[in-house]
Amino acid sequence: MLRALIDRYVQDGQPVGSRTLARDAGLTLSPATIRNVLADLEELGFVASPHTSAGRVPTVQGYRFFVDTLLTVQPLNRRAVERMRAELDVDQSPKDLVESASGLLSGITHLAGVVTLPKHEHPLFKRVEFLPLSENRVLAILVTGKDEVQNRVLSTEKVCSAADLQQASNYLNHLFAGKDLAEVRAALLHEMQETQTSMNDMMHTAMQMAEQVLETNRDEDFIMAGQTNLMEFQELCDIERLRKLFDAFNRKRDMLHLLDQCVHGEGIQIFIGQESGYKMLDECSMVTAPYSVDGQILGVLGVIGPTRMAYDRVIPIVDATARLLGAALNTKE
Amino acid sequence: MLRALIDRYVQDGQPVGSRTLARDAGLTLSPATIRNVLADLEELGFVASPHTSAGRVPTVQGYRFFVDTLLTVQPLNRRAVERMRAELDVDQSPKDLVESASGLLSGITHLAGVVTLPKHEHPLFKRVEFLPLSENRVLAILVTGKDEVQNRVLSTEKVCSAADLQQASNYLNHLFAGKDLAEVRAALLHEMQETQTSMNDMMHTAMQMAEQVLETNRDEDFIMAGQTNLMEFQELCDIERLRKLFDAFNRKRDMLHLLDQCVHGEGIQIFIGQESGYKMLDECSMVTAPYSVDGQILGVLGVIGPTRMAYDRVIPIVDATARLLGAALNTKE
DNA sequence: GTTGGCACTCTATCCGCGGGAGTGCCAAAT
DNA sequence: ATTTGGCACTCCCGCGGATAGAGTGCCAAC
Repeated sequence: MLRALIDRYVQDGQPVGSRTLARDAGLTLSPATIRNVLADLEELGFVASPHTSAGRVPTVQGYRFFVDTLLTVQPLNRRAVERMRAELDVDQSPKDLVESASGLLSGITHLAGVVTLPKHEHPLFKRVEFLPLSENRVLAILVTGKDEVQNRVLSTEKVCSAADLQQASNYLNHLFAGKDLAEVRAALLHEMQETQTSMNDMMHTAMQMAEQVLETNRDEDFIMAGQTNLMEFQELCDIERLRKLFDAFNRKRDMLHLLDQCVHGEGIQIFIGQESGYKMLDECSMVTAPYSVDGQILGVLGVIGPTRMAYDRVIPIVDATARLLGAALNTKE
Repeated sequence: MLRALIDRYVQDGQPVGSRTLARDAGLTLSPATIRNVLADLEELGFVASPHTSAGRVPTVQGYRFFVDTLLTVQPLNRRAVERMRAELDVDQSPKDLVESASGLLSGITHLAGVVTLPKHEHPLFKRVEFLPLSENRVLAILVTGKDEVQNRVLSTEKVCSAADLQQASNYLNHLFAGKDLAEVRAALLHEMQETQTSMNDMMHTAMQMAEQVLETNRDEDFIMAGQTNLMEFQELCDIERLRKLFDAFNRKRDMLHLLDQCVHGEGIQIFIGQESGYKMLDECSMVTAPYSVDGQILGVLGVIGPTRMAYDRVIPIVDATARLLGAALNTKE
C-alpha cells in the first residue's frame, strides 16, 4: 500500500488520492477501503496531505520506513551496465575515472552525481626526487604508494647544487622507502626538532623540503555532475530553494563534511530530507556508497536528488558504480 | 537620453516610461518631450516596448550603441581594488590565482566570473626527467619555460633501467633545452620517422615517451564562479532558460570555443545578447579581457550576466582583474 | 473487512471588472 | 521648430466571485 503510493508519487510528483491508487495498484480494492488504510498510514506519520482535499504525500518517515523495510531493489538495466563498463573500464587516470563515474551517475539516474577523489588513508612513501630549477628554486616530486605523483616548487634558503639534491633525495629514499607517509612525516618533524643544528645543512634543507611536500598532501576534493538535472523537478522549481541548493554545492567544505559522514557508515547510506542535518538539502535525498580497493575505502560516491526519487532504481546504480570504480582503480595499483 | 533610460533599466529591470525618465534624469523636460525622443529612438531600433502601454526597454542594438559610443566607465570602487590586490597579490600557484580571479570577478560584479587557465602559446622546453617506477612503467616529468611542471606515467615496451632512463633524459635535455616546445615536438616526430630502426632502442623509447608527454600538453580549461548569482535576475527566472544556460556552462568545449573568440580581439570585448552566435547566451552578455605577461597573451577572463548589466561598472573591473592577474602571474616567471 | 453513497472542504481556474501606467497625437505656447 | 499640456486610447495587472474538480471523512449497508 505505502509502496504503491510511493511508486505513484515518485512517478509524477503529484499528491495521490484514493481513486488513482485503486485504479493504479494491482490490488482490487475500492477507493473507500484505500481511504481507510490511508487514514491509518497518516496516523502512523507515513503520509500527510498538503491540505484537506488533496491526495496524500509520503513523509520523510514514510520514505524511511519504505527504504528500510519494504524496498526491493530493481535489477540493473542492461544498457546502463554496458555503458558503465565502457566508461569505467578503460585505462584512465584516477581523476578521469572519477569524472566519468560522476557523469555516469548523473546520466543514468537523471539526478546529480557526486564522487570524491580517491584518498589513501595510509599512503606509502615511495620516493622523492629533487630537481634544481634555478638558484634557490627546487622542484620536488613525491611518489606515493600507488604511483601517484605530486610535485611542487620549493624555495630553499640557500643555493643547492644538483649533487646536493641528489644526495638529499637518496638519503630520504633510503631511509623511508615503503614507509607510511604519516610516519615519515612524524619522523621528519621529530628529527627536525631534535637535531636542529647538529645535522649538516643540506640534510636540514632536504627535511624542510620533504616536510613542505607532505604538508600539501591534505587536499581533498570531489567532482559533481548533472546538477542541472535537478532543475527538472517541479518541487525544486522555486528559484530561492534552487539557489540555496546550488550555493551549497559550491561550498566545498560543507559538502566534504557531509560526504565524510557517509564514508564511515558501511555500505549504502541513504539520507532522506534533512536527516543529514544540512538544511540546504531540505527536500533532497542522498544515496551514497563508499568505494574501495583491496578493502581500503578510498572515497564515497553517490547521487543527490529530490526526496521523491526512485530509490529502488537508484540504489543498485550507486552500488554498481562504486564497485566498478573500485575495480577500475585497482588496475592502477 | 538613451543613457538615462539604460541606466534606469539596469537598475531595476522594469520597462521605463516617459514619466519616470522625466523625474529621474537630470534633464528638465516634460514627459511629452521625452515621449517624442523615445519615439525617435524606437524608430532607430534602440528601444522597444514589450506592449502598448508599457515603458521602453533597450534593445540589443541600443546596448551596442550605448557601449560603443556613449559609455563612460566609472572609476573603480576603492574597496574592490583593495580586495583584488589582497586576493591576487599573494604567492599562489597559477591555478589558485585563476580561481581567486574568478571568485573576485563574480564576487565584485555579482555576476558569473570565468577565467581560462593560462596557456603559453610558445612554451619552452626546459627539461625532462624519467624516473623508473616498476618493470615497464616510467614516470615522465616535463618542465616547461616558466617552471610549469607536468607529469605522466608512461608504459614502455621494454624494461628500462634507471641508467638507461638517465641517459635518455640527458640526451633530450642536451639537445632541446631552451627550444620551443612545438619545435621539439616536430623535431621528435621527424626523427622518429627518419631513423625508425637505425637508432638504438633506448633512444627510440625516449623519443616515444617525450612525444607522449608533448601530446598531452594540449589541455585547456577554465574556471567559473558565481553562476548562482545569475539566479537573482528575474529575467532569467524562467527555469527552462536557466537550465539551458547552466548546461551551456558545463559544455566545456563550447565555452572554450566562445572564449577563444575573445582572445583574438584585442582589449576588452563585449558580446551583447546572441552576438556571440551562441543561442544559449540569449538574454546574456559577456564582457571579457585577455590577460597577458610580457606582452604574451595567456588567457581570457570575464563575466557573464544578463544583457541588462552595469557595463560602466563591470568593464573597469574586468580590465583591472586582467591586469592584476597578469601581474600576479608575472612574479612566477 | 469492504463497499457505495453523500455531504463537505479546499484548491485551481476562469471570468469580468476597474485602476493604473503609458502611449500617441494634436493643438497651443514659447 | 521645439516644447508642452491635454485627452482619448490601449493594454496589463490584480482583485473578487463563481464554478468545477478532486479528494476526504463518515455512515450505513453488504
